[in-house]
Amino acid sequence: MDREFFSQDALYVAPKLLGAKFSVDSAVGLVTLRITEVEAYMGLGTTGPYDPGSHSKDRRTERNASMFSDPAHAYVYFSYGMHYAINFVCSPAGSASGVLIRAGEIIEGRELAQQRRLVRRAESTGAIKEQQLARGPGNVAQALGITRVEHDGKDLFTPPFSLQAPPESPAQILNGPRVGVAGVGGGPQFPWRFWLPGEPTVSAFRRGRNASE
DNA sequence: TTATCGATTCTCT
DNA sequence: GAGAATCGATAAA
Repeated sequence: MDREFFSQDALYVAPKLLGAKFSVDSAVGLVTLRITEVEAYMGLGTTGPYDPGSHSKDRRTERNASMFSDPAHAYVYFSYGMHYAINFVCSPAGSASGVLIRAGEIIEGRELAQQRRLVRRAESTGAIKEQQLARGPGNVAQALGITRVEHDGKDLFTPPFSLQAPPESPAQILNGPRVGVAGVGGGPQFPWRFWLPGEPTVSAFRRGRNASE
């Protein structure tokens, strides 16, 4: 798994990221995530069909600029007024596609991830279950300490990031409609969510608002 | 166990 | 000014 790998489109890259290890270092310590759930988003200049769910479906804007930059970089965006989410940028520079990291298992730096999660839960008592530390895109970013200012546009193979290929290819990969995507982009025409079966860290299936179409 | 709904701020039209 | 690639609490079954 190297820079070259990410010059493919997100649809090709996404399932191959399952089981990969992604680390983020910081002043307070290192957290490593084993990826168990991802989603592919295609965009301008890629080989895929028009993707109505993608931030880069129509044009380059200030927000999605890093999706159009070199592959193997991070695209961090802010969502719903309270969450960050991180994508791995795919496709050659000038074209845009990305893989949203939806969930994973924290295999290093559990305590730090735990602390970061608890900060936001003002009145929560007790620890967060291990399998829930990085379940959902917002929580992944939270556990890894990802922010737009610090990490958007950064190279995935250069500190504070590091990325390792899966030790072995997974026995089975499942796929289905994307979660939380409005309109047809969240429907069965775009079964671009990929996950590892039997992983407790993968979020239970939740229908998108208009996923029934 | 599964579904519904409120919170909260950024980006683009 | 609308709506969003969401989360977590609470309600219902």
